[in-house]
Amino acid sequence: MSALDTALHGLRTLIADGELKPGDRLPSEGELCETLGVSRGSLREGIRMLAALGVLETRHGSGSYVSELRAADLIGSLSLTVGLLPMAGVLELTELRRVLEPHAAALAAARIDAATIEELSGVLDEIEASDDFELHSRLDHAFHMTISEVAGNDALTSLIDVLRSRSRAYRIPDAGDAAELKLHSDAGHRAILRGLAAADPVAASAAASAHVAQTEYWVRRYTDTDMRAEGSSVPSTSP
Amino acid sequence: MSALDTALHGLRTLIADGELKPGDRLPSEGELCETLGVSRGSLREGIRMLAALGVLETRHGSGSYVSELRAADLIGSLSLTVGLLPMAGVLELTELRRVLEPHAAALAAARIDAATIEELSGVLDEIEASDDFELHSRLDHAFHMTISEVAGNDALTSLIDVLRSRSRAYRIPDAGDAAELKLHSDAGHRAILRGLAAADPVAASAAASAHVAQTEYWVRRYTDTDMRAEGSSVPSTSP
DNA sequence: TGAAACATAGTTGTCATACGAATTTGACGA
DNA sequence: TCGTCAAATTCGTATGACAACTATGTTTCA
Repeated sequence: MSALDTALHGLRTLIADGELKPGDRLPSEGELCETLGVSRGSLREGIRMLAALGVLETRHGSGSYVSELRAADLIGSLSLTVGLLPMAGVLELTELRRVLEPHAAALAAARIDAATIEELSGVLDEIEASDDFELHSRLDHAFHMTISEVAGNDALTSLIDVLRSRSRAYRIPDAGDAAELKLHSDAGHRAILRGLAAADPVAASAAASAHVAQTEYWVRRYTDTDMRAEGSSVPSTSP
Repeated sequence: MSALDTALHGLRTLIADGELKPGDRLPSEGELCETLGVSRGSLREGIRMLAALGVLETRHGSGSYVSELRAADLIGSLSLTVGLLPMAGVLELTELRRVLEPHAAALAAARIDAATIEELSGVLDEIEASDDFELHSRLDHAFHMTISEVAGNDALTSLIDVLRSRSRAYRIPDAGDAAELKLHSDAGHRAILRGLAAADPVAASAAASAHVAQTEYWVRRYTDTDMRAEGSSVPSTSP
């Protein structure tokens, strides 16, 4: 077993066995090196791997800590990588959205309150009045994330966030297409909101499903076309 | 910007910009150090982070390579960490299963062929005849994974695999409870298979939904009880 | 007494060097 | 043509050193 595996397994075992609980501070790197019998470099590589997966957090000068180990955070660690997926992979993810977003909408319809409906309506007003792609994209994201949050499952919200972050990064190059997309998108948003306002899970779910299906249509349409990513940096889970 | 961030961002940019494509070999560590202006230690920590997330693969003596960047693989990287989630998180994940598994069952019902139905029926025969927990668990997993694979979305399969891997790791301590669980579980499996054999997506979906709901019931029932994980090692995605 | 400034010890961040382990490559010879 | 072996290349690991940052306790001043 390699030194890195030893370090990784040792750290993981400490947490799995409950010797280290969420929020706990790990022993110093020096101590861990002696305990696990590996060099500091190998130990640090192991720590970094668990940090990348959202299990550990390191603070310079202070120490490494076990994260809260929330499902949403672990899922959120994917946000670093989905931005690297080729288009073929994006289609697979869109199909997941096609299941998850309607589910979230249905749950939200059963839980949403009047104040949140007002807030969402205001967001849609802004979206419809906006011509700026950047602003539109941000508000669109806020709209869907709010619905997801109302649904009440943080892991679901985080997963939807990760999946959406990819489709969001593309801009429709053709102006006419973009206008058409926005027209349908605005109508789709209103349909979802109507379902939520009516506390009708089926209507909200159906509207959300249609909305994602529309996105999927555009993704497919431009899959074999020259599209440019909006940038290499993928928005993180926590805004 | 710290040296690690420099390395991480540099590597990520190389892939995001298309200078490195899936399957490509990275420049040697020495070259990358010079290119990015960081020490070898920092560079390796960055490489390890991306490796943990399923973006890079390193082969001793040969080099580091960009992975195939399949959505399923990136999702599969979560399997290392879901095993560390506390019970509260498992419930969140079970709710996700409650959406995803019925979806997979519905898709499978529309695509499955006679040979696969036969195969699944054989698996259920084995399950029903088995008293061994370990064997039962493995066959149960094979049953559900086969359905998911028939559904035809690798990302969906991988996600279901990750989510299931956690619930799978627990053993019902009370013998009576375990027998009751198995009874209902067997019936649930048959119901799913009937839906698949009838090429009836609605029936298959409903049966899968009920099946997960049953799992959720047992998870909740034992959430505040003394349960022991079957082991610290979580089964990986690729057997 | 209280609080601000400081000094100190402890911890992570980074770098440089060296050598072992595995793979790859090319030359050599049958 | 093929197998064998040696050299070169590359990753794996260990060690030492110092910088950067944090936390803590102490001193000093108002």
